[in-house]
Amino acid sequence: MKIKSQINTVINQALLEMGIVDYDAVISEATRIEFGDFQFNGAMSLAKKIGKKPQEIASQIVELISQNSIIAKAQIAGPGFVNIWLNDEFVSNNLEIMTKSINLDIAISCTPQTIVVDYSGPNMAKEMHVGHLRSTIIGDTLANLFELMGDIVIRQNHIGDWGTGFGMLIAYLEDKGDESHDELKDLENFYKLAKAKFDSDALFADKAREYVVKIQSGDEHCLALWDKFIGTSLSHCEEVYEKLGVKLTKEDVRAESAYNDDLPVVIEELTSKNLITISDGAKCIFMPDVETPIIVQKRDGGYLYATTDLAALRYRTKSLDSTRMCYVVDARQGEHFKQMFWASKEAGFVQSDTKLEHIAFGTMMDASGKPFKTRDGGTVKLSALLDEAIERAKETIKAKDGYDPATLEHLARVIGIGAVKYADLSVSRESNYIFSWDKMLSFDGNTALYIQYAYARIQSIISRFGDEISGDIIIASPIEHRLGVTLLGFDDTLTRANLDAMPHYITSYLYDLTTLFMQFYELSPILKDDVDVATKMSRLQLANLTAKVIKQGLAILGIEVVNKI
RNA sequence: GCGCUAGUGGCUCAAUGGAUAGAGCAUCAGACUUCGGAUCUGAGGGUUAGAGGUUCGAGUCCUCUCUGGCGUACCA
Repeated sequence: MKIKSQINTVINQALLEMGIVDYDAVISEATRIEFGDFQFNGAMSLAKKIGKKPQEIASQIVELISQNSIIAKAQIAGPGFVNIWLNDEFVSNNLEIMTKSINLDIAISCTPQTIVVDYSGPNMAKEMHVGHLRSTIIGDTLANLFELMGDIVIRQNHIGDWGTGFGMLIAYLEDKGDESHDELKDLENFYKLAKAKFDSDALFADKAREYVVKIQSGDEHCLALWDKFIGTSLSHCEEVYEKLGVKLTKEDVRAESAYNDDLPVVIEELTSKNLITISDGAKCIFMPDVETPIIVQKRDGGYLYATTDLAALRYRTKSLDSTRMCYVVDARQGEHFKQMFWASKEAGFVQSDTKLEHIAFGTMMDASGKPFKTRDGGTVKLSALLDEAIERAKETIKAKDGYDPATLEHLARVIGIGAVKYADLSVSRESNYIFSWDKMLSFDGNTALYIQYAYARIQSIISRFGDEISGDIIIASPIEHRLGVTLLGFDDTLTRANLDAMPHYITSYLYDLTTLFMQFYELSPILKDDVDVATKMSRLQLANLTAKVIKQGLAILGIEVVNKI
C-alpha cells in the first residue's frame, strides 16, 4: 500500500475544493516526531502561484483535510507547513490488510516494463576479485526489487570472453594438455603462468598471437580449446555466485562473443546514419561537446568493447524488447556510458523514450582510504574475501557457543555474507566506501547483524508464545503508532528505491524500523503475565508483521534471516 | 591542460529545495530477580572546505576559489 499517495489524494482533493488545479501535491515524512507523521510543504510554493499568503492556504488545507477520516489531526506550523497525524484506526486497519496480504500489500505495477539489469560482468581470463563485488550485489538487489514490484526483469551477465588475452590462455591450455586440469583450478595462477611463458618464450608468443586470429576466424580446434577454458572459468564464477547468494545463473550469461556477428551490422547502421567519422584511420563517433570520441572500429579493422556495447543495446531493444536498461558499472565509466547512450539513441538502436541508466558506484577502500588490496598490493579474490567473512562471523558468534557444527556453519554463512552485502548496500552507492570487518560484523549500529538479531528475537517470542496469532491490531501508544506508520511505509520506500535505483534507501528503512521495534519492545511487554489477551495479540501481530517486513526487505538485498542467533 | 566527481561532529555515514542538519561508532552518565541486556535511555560534540549568487526558504541549485579522487581515442 502506498500510504503517501493516499494522503496526497486527500490533499489534492482539498486543493481542488479550493479551486487550485494542475498542482500535484507531494507530502513527505515529518522531519521531527513532534511534527506528526507526514508534512505537506506546498503552501509556500503555492503562495506565489495563486497570490495568497502561505499561512492562509495552509490553514484552508488544514480545515478541509481535518474532516477526512484518515486524518487524526492537522496543524499549521511555521511559515506554512501542514503537519499531519494519521488516525490510529486507519493505521491499524491497513496494518491488518498488510498482515493478511500474501505480499505485504505491495502494489504491483499495472504497467510492467521489461527491465534489463546488466551486472557483474566478470572477465573470463581472471578470477573474480573484490572489484566485482559491488556490481554483483547492487545489480542483484535492483533485479530483485524490480521483480518484486511487478516488472519483467532480464538479468544480463555481459561476461568478457573475447579479446587478445585468450590466445595466450588457450595456447597455454593446449601446451599443458592433461596437466592443465589441475592448474585451471587456480585461474589467477594459470594466467600468471601463461603470461610468464608468453614473455619468455618467443615461439609460444607467436603461437598465442596466431591463436587469437584463429579463434576469431572460427578455427574449430581453437574454438574447442576456448570453449573449454570459458566453461571452466564460468564455473568458478558460479561458485562465487552460489556462495554470495546472488541469483545469476548460466541462463543470464550473454557473453561479449555473442555479439560477434552483429558487429559489422552495427558499423553499417552507424555509417548509414552518418554517425561515423574517420579519424587517424579509426572509425569514430564524436558526441557534441565531448573531446574524445568513441572508437567503434580500429585502424586494423578490429572491433572494440564500445562496438559490443552498442550491439548489446541494440539487441536488448530489438530482441529483448526492453524499455529500461540499468548498467551497474563502476562510476569511472561515466563518460563511456554518456556517449554510449547518446550514440545508441542517435543510431536508433534503442527507442527514444527508453530509459538508459548508468547505475554508477564508487570504489571500495581499505581502512586507510586506499583502494582495497592484499598486503603485497595484489587484488583480493572475491572468493577469499567471502571465506574470510564466514570465518570472522563464526568467531563473532562462537562466544555464545552451544551450536552444533552444522548450525554454526550455516549461521556463519548467513551472518558473514549478510554483513558484507549489507555494509556495501547501506552506503549511497555513488560514494566510495571504507571496508571494515569490525564495523560490518558488529551487533550495534546500522548492520545486517543488528537487524538479523531483531528478527531472531521476534521469532523467539513467537515460538515461545506457541499458538496461532489472531485478533485485532490496536494502536495504543505513541511508539505503536510510529511503528505502525513505519510498517505502512514499506511500499513507499521500495517505490523510491526503485525510482532512483538506490538500495541504501531500503537499508535505512530497515534500520529505522528495527530501531523502532526495539523501542516498542522495551516499552510494550508482550508475553508478560499481566498483559491482557487482546493487547498481547495486538503486540504479537505488530511483532510478527515487523519480522515479515524485515525478512522481505533483507530478501531484496539477498540477505537471509535465521530464527536463532 | 580539459572533463567528471567528492569535501557534513574525533571516526564511519544519512538527509525528497523546507522548520532547531540526523544516525551509528568512540567518549561520559544511567536502566537488569532479561517476554533473548549481543538490548534500551540520556549527555556532550557542527560556521555542512571557503566566498559570492538564485529562492519566501540552500548541506542540496548556479558561479568562482581551495583540497582530494578518478578519467582523458584505437585495452575492457
